[in-house]
Amino acid sequence: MFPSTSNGLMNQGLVENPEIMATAHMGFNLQASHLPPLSFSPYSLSKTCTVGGEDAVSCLRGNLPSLPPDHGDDGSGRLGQSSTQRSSSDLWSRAGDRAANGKGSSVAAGEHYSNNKNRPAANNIVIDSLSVGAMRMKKVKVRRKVREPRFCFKTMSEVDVLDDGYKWRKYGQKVVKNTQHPRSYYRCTQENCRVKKRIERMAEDPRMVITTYEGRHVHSPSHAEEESQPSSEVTLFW
DNA sequence: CGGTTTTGACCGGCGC
DNA sequence: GCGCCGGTCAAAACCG
Repeated sequence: MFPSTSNGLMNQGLVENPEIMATAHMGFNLQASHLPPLSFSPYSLSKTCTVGGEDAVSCLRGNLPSLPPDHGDDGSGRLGQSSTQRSSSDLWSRAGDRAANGKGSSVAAGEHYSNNKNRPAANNIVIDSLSVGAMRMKKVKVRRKVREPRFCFKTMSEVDVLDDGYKWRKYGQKVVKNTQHPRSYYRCTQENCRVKKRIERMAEDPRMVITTYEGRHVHSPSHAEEESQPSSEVTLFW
């Protein structure tokens, strides 16, 4: 039941490396509606993008220059935690901004995310570096739990859960400060695979879905064969 | 009946 | 030290 899509390309910590993030302030837009293969199937990509100088497409295809496999962000803060380091454009800062007021912790009721059954209707994927940039490590002395590589992108879509070929199980939902839309937390159902993803809608533009993947799959997409693209396609799962 | 979703509680990091 | 907040847990509800 989880159609999710995009062949997991993103997951693999494409942009996770803090260094890269720091320098490659990308915020690129993928546009290539004619790019069949990239298993971003339902979407059309638009424009090219660069990640640290690399063509986005190639990046998506796995040509990203050596990204240290598991670089987690050692010692660094978690996404959106350090206000001092976040740039104003930082996605996470927007989403998780600590402005004040209320404890926003509980989950809002009524919102039904998770409908994996529907396929995204659409369009425009925007890989956002900002968010990534936000993940820069803080210079903290205390070494914290190692984080898995993360990669996030925005998608203009009516549905929240994109079909990336993997099966996901929702394990939490939470309303983050200053946002009207709750953030949903998913984990890959595959045993031994610890990949997680978060899905939320942009506060400024509810039509945009922000998906953040964390970790790398240790298996191939569950239904890659059936749903996925035409041959030549790169079955990306890194 | 097994797997998934919902949702309140809990945990731990961080800023003040 | 305390409170805030994001992330996770887990029991109950739900669904096919």
